[in-house]
Parts: sequence; C-alpha cells; structure tokens
Amino acid sequence: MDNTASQTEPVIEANEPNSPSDFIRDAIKQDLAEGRFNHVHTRFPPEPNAYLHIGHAKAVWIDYGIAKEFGGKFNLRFDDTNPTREDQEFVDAILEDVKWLGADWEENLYFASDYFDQMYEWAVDLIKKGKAYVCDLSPEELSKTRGTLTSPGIESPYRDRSVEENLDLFARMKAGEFPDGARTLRAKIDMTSPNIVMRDPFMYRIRHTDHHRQGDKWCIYPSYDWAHGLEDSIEGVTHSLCSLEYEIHRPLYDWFLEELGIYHPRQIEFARLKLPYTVMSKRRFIELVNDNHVDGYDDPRMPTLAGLRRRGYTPEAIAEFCRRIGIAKSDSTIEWHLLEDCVREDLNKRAQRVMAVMNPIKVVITNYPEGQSEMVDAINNPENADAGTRKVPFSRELYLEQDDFREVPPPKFFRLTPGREVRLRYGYFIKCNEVIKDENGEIVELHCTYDPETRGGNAPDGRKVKATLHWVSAEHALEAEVRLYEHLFVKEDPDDVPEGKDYIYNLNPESKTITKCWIEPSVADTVPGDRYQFERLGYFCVDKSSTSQHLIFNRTVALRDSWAKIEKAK
RNA sequence: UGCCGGAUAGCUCAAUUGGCAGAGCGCCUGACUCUGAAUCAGGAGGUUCUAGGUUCAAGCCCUAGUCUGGCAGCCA
Repeated sequence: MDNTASQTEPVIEANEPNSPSDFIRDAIKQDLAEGRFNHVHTRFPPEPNAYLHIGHAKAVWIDYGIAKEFGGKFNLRFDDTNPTREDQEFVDAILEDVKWLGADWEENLYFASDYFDQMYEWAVDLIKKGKAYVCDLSPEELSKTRGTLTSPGIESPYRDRSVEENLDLFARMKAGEFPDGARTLRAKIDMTSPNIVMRDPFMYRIRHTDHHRQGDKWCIYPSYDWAHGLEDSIEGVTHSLCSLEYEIHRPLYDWFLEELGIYHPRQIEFARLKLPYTVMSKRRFIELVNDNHVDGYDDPRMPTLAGLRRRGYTPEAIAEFCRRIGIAKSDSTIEWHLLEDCVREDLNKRAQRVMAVMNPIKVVITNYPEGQSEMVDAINNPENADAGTRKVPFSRELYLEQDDFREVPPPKFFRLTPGREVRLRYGYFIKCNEVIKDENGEIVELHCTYDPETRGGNAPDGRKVKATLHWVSAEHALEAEVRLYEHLFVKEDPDDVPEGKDYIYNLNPESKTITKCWIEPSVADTVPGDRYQFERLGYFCVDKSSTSQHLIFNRTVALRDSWAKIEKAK
C-alpha cells in the first residue's frame, strides 16, 4: 500500500536548534527518512462529552506542535460516535478551549459523524470478505463469552452466519428493525487472542438515539476501535498520536486498516499527564459540579482549561508547561510547582503591577499634613518599559501588610519594626516611632514619620534601607474581594482513602478562601480577565463575576517568597 | 498465573551505529536590586531497578527476576 499517495506536501524537517527531541519526533523523522510518509499530518480527536482539561492541553500541544514543527497539517476532529453522551454544548466549549490554547486548525475542522456513510460501506466490505458478522448475543452473554485476562474466550454461535444473512441482518440493524442491544456487528478475528481487544470486538451497536449532528438518520453507531482508524485514514492523517491506554488497541487499529486495504496512518502512544491533588476524569468532573463541590466546570480550582483560564493562567504558560514536561512512555506525575512556575514566568513579563494590601495594619504618618494627599509615580511593569507609569495617591493614613511589621523582629527580619526606617514603594522613607495598642494588647495602628526629602523613594543623602514595602492610601483605596485557592484535595492521590470512603472524602475543605483586600484606585475600571501582579503578593486575575461596584480577584499564584521559607525553616 | 508498556539526579526528561551519564525545574551559596520578586553567577546532587551474561567497552544487546502502569463497557 502506498502511504504517501494521498497528499504531496513538501517535506520539512524539524531541524531548528531548539526543537525538542523525543521518541515520537524521532519516529516521525525516521518515517520521513525511510519514505513511509512524505509529510506530517496530525489530529486532536476529542469526544464532545466533557470539558477539556490540562491533560488535553498536553495532547493538543503534541499534535499541533509536531504538525507545526514539521510544516505539516493539524486537524481538529470531534470523535462524536456515541450520541448518548455527547452534546453541542461540549463542541462549543472545546472549540473555545482549543482556540484559546492557540492551536490553529485553520479550515481543518471535522466530525467523525460526517463519515458514518463511508464507515457503513466499509463495514459491508468487511462482511463480504467474511471478516465481520452480526452477533445476537446480549451484552451479558457477550461479556461472559469474552473470557478473562488469563483464559481465552469462546466463539459466538452466530459467528459463522453466511455473508448473505449477515448483509441482510446488518441492513436491518441500520433500518431500525431491532431494539437497542439486540445485535451487534463484530469483527471476526480470534476469540483466543491473548489480547482481549482482538477477541471479535464489536464494530456497531444499536442505539435508537438522535445524534447531535445527524439527527435521527442513524440508529447504529460505530465503536471507537472500528471508527478511529477510519477517521484517521479518511483525513489522510500520518501520525495518530494518542495516550498509552490505546497501546493495546493498536493491533486492532492496524487490523481494520489492513483488512480494508485503505490508507494506513501510524498510531503512536504517549503517557498521559497526571497531576497530584486533583482528579482528571470526566465522570468526576461531573460529580464535583453536580454535587456542588465546586462552582462549575470553570471553577478556578478545577484542572479544566476553563478553570485554569478563570484562575488567570495564560495559554502561553500552558504551552510552556507542555514543552517542559516533554513526551515519554513512562507514567509520571508532574508537580503543580512546574505549572505555577510557568505562569509566574509568563505573567512576570506581562502583568501590570499594582499595590494591594490583604491583611491591613493602619499607619498614621504623624508629620504628614492632615487632609493632604498627593499623587506619586509608579512603574507599571519593570520588565517592560513600554508599559509606562501611573499615579498612585499617598496620604497621611495608610494601610500596610501586617506581615511587614514586627514589634519584636526575629533574626533576618528587615521590614518595619519600631525605630527602623524602611521605604514605601514609590513613596517615602518612613520610620516607626510608636505602636498603638488597644486594651487587649492588640496592635491597632502604628505611628510613623516620613522624610519629605525621600519623595519617590530615594534619599538625597544616599542612605539605604533594607526593605521596600507596598502600601495603599486608606482614604483612596478600593475594597475588593479576593479568592485564594489551594489544592482541591488534601491527598496527592485523591483515591488514597480509608475503607468504605471514596475520593470525595479527600476534598480539601480549605481549597477556597474568600477574603478582602484594599487596592489602589487605578484598577477601578478593570474588567474580567485582566491580570495583575499585586506587588510582593502574587498574580491575580479579575473574576468573570467582578463588577466595578464589587471587584473580585482570583489569585492565580503567589510570588516566590524566600522570607516565608526562612521563617518556615525555623 | 495472560498480553502490551515502563524503571536514568528530588521532579520531568536526554544520552548518534554500544564509546568519559547530561539538561531544565527544584535545592544551597554569592552578586545585583525601590518587589525578600525578577535577573545573573557558582555549587551540591547518580550503585542508570536487581542478579548474571556477551564485549576492549553496556544506560543501550542477551537471560532471569523485582517493582510499576494499562487492558476483561454494546465508553473513548
């Protein structure tokens, strides 16, 4: 068979100096070198029955990334072969997610259901070749005769029907003469195969269910194993990349294509992505959402792309993450840390800086005139001069972060403490003179003095301070809601539960904390999706439910904090 | 006990035809700094799962074993 015939694309090899190397790319280069294929064509084939998650992002970047690198084509194809689970809602959501990720399918958007006629014809071909038969076994009987992992199955009593009878029965299955589950079309392979997948797998089942795209045209629907290779073949895909669980299905993928004698793509499998402290299955997403353990598929704690997007993750960060984890055949669990590091790296370069105080302590600048205020210049992004500057109001009463003051400073603490001078970022040097407490001994405010000569944050006499603190003017600050997130589960493996419990038992009751912050007024007109760095605190993204009357920020990720590490080490 | 995979630094991965085990991230130290951030420099970190074998030479090839993932939906 000529595997290079269907398309004649120029061969472009991925020889850029920084192009990644892995076993799949190596295999593709070899295929190109040996002439098995003369171009590269991949596909991402989601079933429209759920929201995409970070694991799908990995698959998209493998499929799309490799196609791009080799100057090839990339198809987005909905594998919509089971109408009982699928819906247009998911098609729309997936389209949005893939587009957001940055994978451009151009005009190559396909639906497996568009190939149902062709698949049916091929099934008829296989029947005519004596390679497929209609089986009347019930689902229960079928599973009983399939055998086990260690023992062979037994042949169906309907296995040796005549071609004519099979053709007739199959046509009547299609015509809707039989109820759901009454019969299947099965491939005639080998009931004793050590690979259970090869024990006369079913190709079609009867489902009197309308399809979200085909309506009531069909009442028989193809199985994954039967359909997938055909879809790849029809589209001229060269490399059908999928996760390891399909490795055992490859012989069947090859068998159908070989028996049909049609264009034969190559399936290659890779390890799927696993992350600790979360779950990544469609069924569990549905449970978490339906039982209100999370606030929808786009809850910022969810590993869905919609959730990560709402959390503030950028597609660039996700792409970088996928690049860093690479592709392998060994199962592995990637630390969240790596994903977080990727967003920090991306957001550091692009996020607008802003000052916000989350746990305020009031500071009165005793030598600053009452009723006066002024605007100081602040840099929007030190990593990007083009981002410009903004004005931030300074006045007599400020809020500082509680963590930035210690009445009795521990060793190596160089923030504000009685008698010590520090800098207020873009403001003035201040010195703490007095700690005001209530009757319970709790600190209620600090009395400080400022040095008017240090306006903007520099001392004309060149004296240095050891700390620069963020602050907001009490009178001008806007109050906003902030939502802090932790892992959804308390255990690395949510399935690690006591007898009789399930993964829900491991939900982290503290995965979401709603609190407040006081933030500089420059963010008054911010809109959902805007991302900021709250200086010295972390990256935050404006939630979709945020309004100018009620600002809501999701913390994407905190900044690295080496002081916290020092403290924790004690 | 069947079949198909996997095992190299804390984590993720590399290592042409067998030829001195490397990188990124993390960690430690230093420099710099109006974010204890970022950036830059340096450093530590390995019985390549185990036991044999082939070879001048084995992470790689062979044998046996250990551990580990997937597979018995009319799901994909």
